[in-house]
Amino acid sequence: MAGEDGEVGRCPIDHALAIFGDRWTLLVIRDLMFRGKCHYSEMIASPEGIASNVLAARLKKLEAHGLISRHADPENRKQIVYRLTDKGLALAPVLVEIVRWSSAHDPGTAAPKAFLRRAARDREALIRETIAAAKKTRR
Amino acid sequence: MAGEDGEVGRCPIDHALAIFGDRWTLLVIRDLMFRGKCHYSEMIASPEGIASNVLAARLKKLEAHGLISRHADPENRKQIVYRLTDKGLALAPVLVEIVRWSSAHDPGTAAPKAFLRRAARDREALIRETIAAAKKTRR
DNA sequence: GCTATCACTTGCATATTGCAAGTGACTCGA
DNA sequence: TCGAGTCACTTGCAATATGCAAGTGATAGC
Repeated sequence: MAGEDGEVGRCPIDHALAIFGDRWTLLVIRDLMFRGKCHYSEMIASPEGIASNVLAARLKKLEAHGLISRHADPENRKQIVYRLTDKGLALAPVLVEIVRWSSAHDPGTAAPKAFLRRAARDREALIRETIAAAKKTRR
Repeated sequence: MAGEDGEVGRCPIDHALAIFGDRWTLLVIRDLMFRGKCHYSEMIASPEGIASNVLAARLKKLEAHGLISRHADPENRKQIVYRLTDKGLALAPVLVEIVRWSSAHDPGTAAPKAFLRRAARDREALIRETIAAAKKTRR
């Protein structure tokens, strides 16, 4: 695989792209971070329509890289709960900046105005709250 | 193509990923933003080793989406200069956050310490300077 | 002209995705 | 306890994208 792990002193952007540089991974993280989704069935129902095998592969890869963890759902034994780890939650600033970029440069992309205002005025607090909210969803 | 333009009110993250959600696009933008590269031959020489057809395709796509522009090099007529547009330069915060994330969570990724210190202390200024520096490279 | 450089394009093998249809473990109500 | 349903996947296969090597056409300098 091109640019996979191995060498040291590697470009941080290249490294990051080896983990989430594809069409779907950040959407999975978005579902976990902003939409309170934590089950496979919830993520597969997202409007973008990720294929089931691709979702399974991405969850596996994210777990392997330590961005998410798998747990049995205490309320329903047959369900599996996916959670963002601290490493995964630390992507919040990246996602926030992506949202800001799309919203600023492409009409037709819909981010809540309150979110954008908050991002402009006190980004740090917004990020802290986003992470706190995502942690709450952890069951 | 899955999730390509069309509908309105679309998720900003999905929209962004339709533009740069792949293994190579952000590396091209990195070369233009941080490394002062503006020629095809410079980008193809980057250590990650993008394939020539893929680079050509990405440059075409980025131009179509308005993130970069093409110009004849005034100093050397046979060369073409690629520049980030304002929309492309506006991705600076995204790239900076990606660098911070990789550096914080994966030893072995090498970002200059001065850069990271700057990013932590006054991010806004760092971003302004990054953009200013990238504009300077415009010939 | 002749050769070199530059920005691509082309052809083809391989890898990744998308789609539809399973599969096995578990749960719930009768 | 039995059958039906749900859930988290897996499998097979066609379509698409990528990687690699080689080629092409337009300058540029000699």
